[in-house]
Amino acid sequence: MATVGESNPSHRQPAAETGTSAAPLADRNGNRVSSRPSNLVTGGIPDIVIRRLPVYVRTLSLLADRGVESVSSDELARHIGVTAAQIRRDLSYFGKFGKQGKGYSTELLAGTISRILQLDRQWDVALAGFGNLGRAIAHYRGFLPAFRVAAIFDSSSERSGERFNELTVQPVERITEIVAAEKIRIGIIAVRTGAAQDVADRMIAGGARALLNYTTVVLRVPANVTVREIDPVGAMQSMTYYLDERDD
Amino acid sequence: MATVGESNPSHRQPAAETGTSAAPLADRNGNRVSSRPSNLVTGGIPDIVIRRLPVYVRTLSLLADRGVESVSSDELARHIGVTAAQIRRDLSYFGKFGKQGKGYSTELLAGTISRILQLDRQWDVALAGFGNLGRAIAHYRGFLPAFRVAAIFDSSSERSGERFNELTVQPVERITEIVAAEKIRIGIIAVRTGAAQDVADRMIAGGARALLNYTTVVLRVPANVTVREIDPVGAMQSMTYYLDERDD
DNA sequence: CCGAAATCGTGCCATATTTCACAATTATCC
DNA sequence: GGATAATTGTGAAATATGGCACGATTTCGG
Repeated sequence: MATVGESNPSHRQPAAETGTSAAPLADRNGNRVSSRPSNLVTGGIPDIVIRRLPVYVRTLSLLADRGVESVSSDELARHIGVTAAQIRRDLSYFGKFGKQGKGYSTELLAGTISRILQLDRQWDVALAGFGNLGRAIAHYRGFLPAFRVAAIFDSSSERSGERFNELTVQPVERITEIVAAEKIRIGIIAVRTGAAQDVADRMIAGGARALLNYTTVVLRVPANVTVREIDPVGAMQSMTYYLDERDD
Repeated sequence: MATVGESNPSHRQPAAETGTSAAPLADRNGNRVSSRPSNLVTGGIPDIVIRRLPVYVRTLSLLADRGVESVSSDELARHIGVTAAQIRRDLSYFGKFGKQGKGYSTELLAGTISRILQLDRQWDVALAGFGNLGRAIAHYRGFLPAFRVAAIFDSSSERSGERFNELTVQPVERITEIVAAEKIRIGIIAVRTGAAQDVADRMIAGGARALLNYTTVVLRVPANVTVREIDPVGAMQSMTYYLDERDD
């Protein structure tokens, strides 16, 4: 569980190396922390826009499943809880998908954004940590079908060796090797805080470039690695600020 | 598990009713969505600053426990992964806590921010949903000691009646009643998406003013209720955008 | 007790993000 | 078929957020 923050969506841009800026400082930053020029430097699309896309896909798919064929930015905005202008602006970063006087085709747009996010394929994921949280994540169906746990690691010698579906829990020492061998690009970190950085380093060494961090550790990662934080406790702790004695 | 978003940190201001603005529109927005003028309208402190405070507390407490008595904004910044200027600015919203030439007292500042966040007391929390996720949350120790699950609800008749510690899982129909009776201000929503809005409404009717939402539903809540989203799937889905064919 | 070094708090500027508002285009209805 | 209504995409303006840079203080080492 947790709040999400981000980190390093600074890179991207397989080609088009916009600026000549070497971005020497940017070590690991992270949204939960700073907020490096994810767009200017990158010349790319603001990360905040990217983070909204999954919600668009979800909502559009839902509407499509309900049989709604097209939707205006205004109606979509009401569903999602944002302004119509924001939706139009966000989409405009990627092209023109709407039809004046009509709106957007739910199915078409959902598919297009899915492709933009590269959700039109399945991603293998490495899960580190097979305690309560790790197990819960492994069993969780919500990541499917785009994400599939392809390898599980745990430092405890009792747990490594344990089976989960067709997988055997492996010792953390094998992370780099296995992540590399299976060409895994995504890691989920659900270990105790003390082991988080080590596990992250091993995953990155093996080729992982996206990490979902369930720990409260501020991970230090190179600029080409994206990190998102899941921090329910922090989310909770920040909400109490707004609670006053009695109601209003 | 999930990414965190926010919603409605627009209110606040027990006293000091800054503007006369009635903020008539602001219905439920939410950061995952829009980002209403959480500071101007409220005259208060930017929500983004509030969301960073838990990280400050965590880090300062850690340092204090290690025996570090004082820390400069620069050093703290390195630990957290933000700029020193941001830390100084964030803190300046609440007062002057540093000592020139020296820095901040770790223990003192940790305590001060804790009090600002109202973490110097225990909050009762209502948990809705006692499936896999709900159970994991109930067992999770990370929320302690500031938060304590004081009531658990589930719509399934098999599950309601079940015991957890000294609690009995109650049917969702009793949410409003029990939340009100126990003066619970915080709710955790871990039910299936179809039941989320109903559960939220019941909690709010009972007096809850802060909701941690583990579902992907965009909750509609009045302006005096804060919502934070936990959305690991969305976080994951947005990271794949940055993954390119081969490495860089 | 003094000068150099450290460090805060903050005015002011730079960037980023959101929103307005409107021309352009398409749909709809009679 | 033409007038009216709906709706997009986007320039420009408004807000919000972040960070530089420096005066003011305080510490520190003789």
